[in-house]
Amino acid sequence: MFNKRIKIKELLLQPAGQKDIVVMGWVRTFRNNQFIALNDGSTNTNIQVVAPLGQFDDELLKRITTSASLKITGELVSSQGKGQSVELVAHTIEVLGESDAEKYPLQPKKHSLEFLREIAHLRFRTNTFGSVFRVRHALAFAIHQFFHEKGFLYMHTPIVTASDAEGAGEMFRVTTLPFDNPPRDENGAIDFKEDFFGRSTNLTVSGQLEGELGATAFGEIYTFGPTFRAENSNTTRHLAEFWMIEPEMAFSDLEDNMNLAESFIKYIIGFVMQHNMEDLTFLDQRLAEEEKQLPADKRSEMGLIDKLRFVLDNDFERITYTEAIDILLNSPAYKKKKFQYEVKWGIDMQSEHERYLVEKHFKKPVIVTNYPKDIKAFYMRQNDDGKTVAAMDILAPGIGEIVGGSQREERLALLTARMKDMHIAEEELWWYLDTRRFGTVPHAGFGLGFERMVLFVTGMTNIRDVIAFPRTPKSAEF
RNA sequence: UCCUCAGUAGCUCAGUUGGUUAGAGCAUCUGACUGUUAAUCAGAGGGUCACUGGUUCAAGUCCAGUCUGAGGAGCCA
Repeated sequence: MFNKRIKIKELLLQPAGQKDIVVMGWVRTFRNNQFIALNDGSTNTNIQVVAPLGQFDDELLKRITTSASLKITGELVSSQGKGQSVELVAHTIEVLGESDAEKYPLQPKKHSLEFLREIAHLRFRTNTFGSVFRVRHALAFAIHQFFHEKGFLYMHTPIVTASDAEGAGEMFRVTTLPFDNPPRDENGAIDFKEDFFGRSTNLTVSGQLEGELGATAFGEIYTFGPTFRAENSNTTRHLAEFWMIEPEMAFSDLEDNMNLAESFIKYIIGFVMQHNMEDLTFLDQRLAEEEKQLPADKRSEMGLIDKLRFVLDNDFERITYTEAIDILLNSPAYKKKKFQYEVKWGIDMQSEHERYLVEKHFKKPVIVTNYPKDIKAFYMRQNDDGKTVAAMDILAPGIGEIVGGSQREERLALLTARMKDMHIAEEELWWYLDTRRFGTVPHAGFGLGFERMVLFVTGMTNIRDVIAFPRTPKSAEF
């Protein structure tokens, strides 16, 4: 067996004096022809490997360059240097893979995030991306653990779908038809009956409708999978391919939904605070450094860890859409005409409005409920006032909308009437409507954009830096 | 998709009213030193100034278009 190594994260916790230690990793720096900072991705802290002078020949030492991969055997001893408590005195050094220093793009210096995005295949070897992706992993794990503990069933909804009824955004078409000469019907339109699935199909924009089918049998389900939007969005908050979490609960109303979302967000943040404090501390310092470059009024009031702790310790503010509009209308910003867009009941709130509520007025996450029905999706449950639906959005500081959800319309007559208003064909969604025909129940759910959550927790500011290989307009390298 | 800004060495950037052979720091290489923490010191190499076209005696610099990137907006998660 080749691998009997100890991971560096674990090794650093061991007492000095142990012999025959095996570590493997990649060289971060090689100082003074003697000191190798070795990293294996288990933690940002490197193990200092000491190659005593005269014990290794120059030919070998020359091959120890930045990002060369090494297998070291040696003895763990107390360090004579100040930067670390223990270090590994090497008995053998094996270069597993060389790294040509003239060609290797990552240098022992600070790089811009824009540059690192161009070498996304190597950026995991930096401290920032090491921390970001370990936190991302921890969040994903915590999500499964949260729902599992609550008895939710993890449901895999399809990636390829024929339904476009949700209207969540532009879709990527999935087809095997030839581009140059596709089959045509008698009207000259492309004949999708000839396509692979015998119909027009797309990549999913949401697993919600299928999720509701699961919830109305299992009670509680959640999905956690990739989602695709072909919107030409060029922002720090949008991806063409992103991961979404969509829980759906039978026998639940809007308040149950809000309670679930809030406890969910707190749980996964708490999990990361408990398990990834070293990475969070690094990211906290990174953010503080970054913000030193900004003018004083653009800096965050709280550091990253303080912000996360604050979210954990405080209830989210819960207001209705109508109250939100009132707050905006009575705000100093409105009176001073600071808003670019009009504020009145019925508008779809703009980023500037949401930012004001979250960052200026409440200074914490805000749940806005009961939006006007005309600006929301067909499946949301109509309230008794005839004007609003039982929707809820959670707005987070610095990110904006992080959760969108609602109680679903379970009353068949009301649902079909709404579909008719919005020109959605019933035949297309016969299977969805069946849940309302056979044992319908009050139910609710929400969608949470995973990368936006990772942004919030890591303090990163561009969504392209929290997914391994971002897909955005004009960009699908790697 | 719209608005704004940017593209000069491997990276981060400077480059004046258009004017001789385009610079710096870091990185890399060579040498020195050897308990260093992004080691230090000395020296060297390294450029299609994003691309295409135009104006001009002369363009990194001015103009037009294209491409790419960033920030903001819209759309949304």
